[in-house]
Amino acid sequence: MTFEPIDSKIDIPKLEREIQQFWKDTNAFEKRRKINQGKPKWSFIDGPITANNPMGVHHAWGRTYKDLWQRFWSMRGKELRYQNGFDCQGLWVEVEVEKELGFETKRDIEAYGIAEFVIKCKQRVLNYSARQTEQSIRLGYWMDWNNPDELRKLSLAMEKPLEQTTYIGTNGPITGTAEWIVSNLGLPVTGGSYYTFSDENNYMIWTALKSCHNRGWIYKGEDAMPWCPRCSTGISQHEIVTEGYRELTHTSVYLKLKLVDHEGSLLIWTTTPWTLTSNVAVAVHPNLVYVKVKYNDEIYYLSKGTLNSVFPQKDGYIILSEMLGVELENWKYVGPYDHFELPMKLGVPEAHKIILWDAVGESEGTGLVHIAPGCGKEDFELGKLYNFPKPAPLDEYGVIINGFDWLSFTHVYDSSEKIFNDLKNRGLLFRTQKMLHRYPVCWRCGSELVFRLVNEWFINMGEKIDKSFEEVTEEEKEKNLRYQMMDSANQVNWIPEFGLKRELDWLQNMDDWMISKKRYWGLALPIWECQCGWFDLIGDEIELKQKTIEGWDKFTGHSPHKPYIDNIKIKCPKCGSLVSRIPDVGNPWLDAGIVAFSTIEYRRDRNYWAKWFPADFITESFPGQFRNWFYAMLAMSTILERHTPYLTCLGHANVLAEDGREMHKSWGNAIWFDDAAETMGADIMRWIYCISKPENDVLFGYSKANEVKRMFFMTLFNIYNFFSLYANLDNWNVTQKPDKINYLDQWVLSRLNRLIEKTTLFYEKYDVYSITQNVEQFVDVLSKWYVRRSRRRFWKTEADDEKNAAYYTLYTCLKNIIFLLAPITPHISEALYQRMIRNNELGFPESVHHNDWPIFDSQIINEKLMEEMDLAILTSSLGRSARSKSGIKLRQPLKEAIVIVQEDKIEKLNKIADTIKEELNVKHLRITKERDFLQASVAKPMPRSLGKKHGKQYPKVAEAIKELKKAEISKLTNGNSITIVIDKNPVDIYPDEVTVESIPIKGYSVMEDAGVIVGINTEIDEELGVEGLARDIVRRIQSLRKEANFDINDRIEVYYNADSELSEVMQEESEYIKGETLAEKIIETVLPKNAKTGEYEIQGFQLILGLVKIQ
RNA sequence: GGGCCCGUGGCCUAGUACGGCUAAGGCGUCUGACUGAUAAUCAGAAGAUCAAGAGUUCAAUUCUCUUCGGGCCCA
Repeated sequence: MTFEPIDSKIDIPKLEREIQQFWKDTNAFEKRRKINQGKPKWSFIDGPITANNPMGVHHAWGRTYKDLWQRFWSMRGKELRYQNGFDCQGLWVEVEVEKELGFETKRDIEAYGIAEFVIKCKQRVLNYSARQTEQSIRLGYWMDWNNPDELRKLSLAMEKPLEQTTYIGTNGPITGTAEWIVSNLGLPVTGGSYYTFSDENNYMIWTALKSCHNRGWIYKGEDAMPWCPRCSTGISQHEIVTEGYRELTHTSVYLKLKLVDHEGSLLIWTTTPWTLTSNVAVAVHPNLVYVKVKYNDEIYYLSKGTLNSVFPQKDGYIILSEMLGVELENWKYVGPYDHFELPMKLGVPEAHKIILWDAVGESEGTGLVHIAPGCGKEDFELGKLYNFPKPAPLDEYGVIINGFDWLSFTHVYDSSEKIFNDLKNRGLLFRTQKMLHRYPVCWRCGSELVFRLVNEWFINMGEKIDKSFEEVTEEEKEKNLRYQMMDSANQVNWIPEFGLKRELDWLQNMDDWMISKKRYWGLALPIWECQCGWFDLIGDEIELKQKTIEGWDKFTGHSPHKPYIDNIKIKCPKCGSLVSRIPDVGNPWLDAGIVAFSTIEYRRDRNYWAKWFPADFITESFPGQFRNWFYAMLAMSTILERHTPYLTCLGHANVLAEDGREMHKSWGNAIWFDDAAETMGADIMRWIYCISKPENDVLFGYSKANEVKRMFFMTLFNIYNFFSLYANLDNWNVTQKPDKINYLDQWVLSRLNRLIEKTTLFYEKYDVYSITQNVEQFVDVLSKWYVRRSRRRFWKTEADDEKNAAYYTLYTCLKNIIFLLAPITPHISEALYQRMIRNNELGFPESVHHNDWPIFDSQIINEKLMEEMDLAILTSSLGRSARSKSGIKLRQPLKEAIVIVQEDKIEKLNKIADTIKEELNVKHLRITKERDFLQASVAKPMPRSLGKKHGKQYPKVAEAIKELKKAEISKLTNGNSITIVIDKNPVDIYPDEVTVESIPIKGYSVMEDAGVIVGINTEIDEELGVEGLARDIVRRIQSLRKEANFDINDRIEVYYNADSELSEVMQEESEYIKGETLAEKIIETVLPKNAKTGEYEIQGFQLILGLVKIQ
């Protein structure tokens, strides 16, 4: 039996690759699954990762969490599903495929063919899911992974989607058309990751939407929406808010609108000149002050507060009069483009007037706000209120439509200059001004968004009721999804806690959920809309087939995606016409939101579903997810079951570079996942994430990795290597159980069991930060106290029970640390497990991950013992400080240390006196409560008790206590109360109301902390001097042994020449020196030729040494 | 404009739910020690008016308010 050491220059990535090979060779994952089959479940549902690019280091954070809790619960004996998810549909994939194919607009896609384009999207998803699978495996993430090569083969097979092919899934081979296999990935039959493009996922969404429709929650709405002219699609509220803004410079324009019944012009301002084509009204704030000014012989109206920004030169104008906004109401004016055909047709010129609006401000513009109901959200709302016409000038590509004269067929991006010139020519231009502002852009392609009047489909979220959540009645909730979702949100254990507030805040405020998108690759919204206005939703493939009256032959054999699904026609029950599906696809968050149903057989096997629903745990990066995945999951589940789909939701923050900035390729601070894994190692990466609090951003990088490696892992490896070095030397094995263990062993085992207890609890509470904190602390104290204090026991030549106890104890500690770490650092734990446990102890399974979770033994936890040892550690540390302060090195033995403590600690210290003596290298230890040995005493008040008791008098009481004399202090330290006089009133002071501190006396070096005082007698007499020299000599011999590369148990002969003082020491202390250095003889003579020699100076004396190994 | 989170030595973080003695740890810097775990270990020092101001209190890093700064979310 051997305990194979770990190379101190360890290459962690290499070690991890070896471990992964080992897992693969031994089917370690499959075996773990099998062990837990049929046991109680622990349900995890994976938030799908977008399979559109390689994964980054930021994904590794969440995936570390996902893996570690699955591993933990698995070791706790729970059955798990281990299903990863890929998010497949939506604009993000389309945009990348468009880039691949060099497309500019939607027209290119139409020309290329939608069927072919959709295949390209599926292929891209398959390829990147293969790539991400490989990367996840490299992270050590145990899931029911598809074979990446099979996924790539399937992607290739999609070149001919209707040909038969065979795919090897995780449950064995499947044969069918490529299209069919792809549509059924992730089902129980095929196994492996779920794909949101699967038929099951799509039809499940149909079912959920149908359920909404049955309650009347689906409607078509007209609204002015942010629109991307490049992608030719609306951008929903969910998408625009964070990612969607950029600082951009635009030319804004001030222009004049001639008044009809009054002299002069209104001065208005806009940053989007194209909207002037559709101006209908001008809004003013009723309570703002407006002015009529004369400037360059013209009359203008604007608000008083904007004068300085409109006239930056601050003069040249004369204020003729002032008025409130409300006085301007209903004034008529002439619009800038009333002569264009379309506005004229819609009756825009007749509609122009000034309206009142509370939202008008003066921070920019003129205080007169140009309103175009077809070109802005608030404008649209106002338009509805006043029943204005709503000209909408843009088509889906952002081109100005027919009916706008010379502006027609101009792209919105090219329209500004033309409009400025025209306004100038017609004398309407006041001036233009460049300005920098936050402007919404498309979160996918970066194009500037415009507002378009469009028809989109929505889920009605329910009225925002004007009362607190608690006051909303059950009847009100019944027809209100918003409040039902709040109920669901309240069922969740949110970590961090503020997650609930965030989610409720979003639910409180969000508008109806826009679910349609005018694109190609995505969920086919199951809405069939007749020209007569009737529409219906189809709930699944069975209903689809039932209602189809035309086009089934062209659809069958294909997934329910565009273009094939669009062949299906149904009959309108109202007018009898043939009805087509709306051309729109669905919002991708529907896809991810349904997985708590689609992936666990809601439609096929309700018992299976009930077993795994709701998920015990989900975790994702929280920025964005309160309005995205967390939200979409809650929405779908509330619609279908009126219950939360997850019980605990752990959110984590962002990964930043070490410089505290976001990682950006162009800033040179980005780290790619593959590089990180192969440079620092996956386990180091995982540890970095696990020592961070989830709610804080992580600063991720290589110097952090080095710190983590050195501070934690090297310490752990060093402890193990220390153990293996001696255990191998002694041929120690685990069957050699000691009859009894000593005080130090008992202490460390008590600490160990406390660690197991706490760690288990923190795992159960999903608090990984506290887990790593506690483990790090334990490893530290194990190294710095237990191993250091026990070293001599391992060095002993003869094997005895004392030594056995040390091996046994250290082995037990290491073994349990390995188990506790296994979920977090699966590779390193496995490496240690194989070297230490699997090789040497019978009855342990093949992999560390096949073990049960360790159970702590409360019998072994000994509070008193731990307190005693804490005291010893503290006392030793103070003693070393005191020595260090006096400048006497630790190697020099000293006569005495005095420890002063309160009476109750004396007994504890007596038990550990030997330890402290050794630590401090002193001959005697005096433990006492009498301060006079070291110090003069001073009493100090304890504010916690005295403050409450005496209130305002406290400062005076405190002052009096500080003045107390020795006799009174010793009364107190002996446990008696005293009486002092404050303002002529007697006040009783009790012993527990003061602490007594002290000032050192001469001849001692003193340190004090937490009620313990340690003093070191700094006097060195001759005898001590000799001992000190002897220890110096021993140290020189030891280092020379090392230089000579002698084995630690080689016996030697020592030859030397030295000054007489040292020579004396050599003789006097020869027994001690021999014992320490394994020397048989010590001889003062000429050094033999074969000796390893060294020259030293010790305290000013010369010493020449020569060592010879005895063969 | 509203909501949420945050501001602690040069840098990164803990502590703050329940106010109380000298504000804890790591990195970095400097000094010293140790030497049979050694490209390891230990000890010590310097370095923080706990963002600023006000309030409550005998007492505020901690509670309240205001301001400033950063982040997130929503208008």
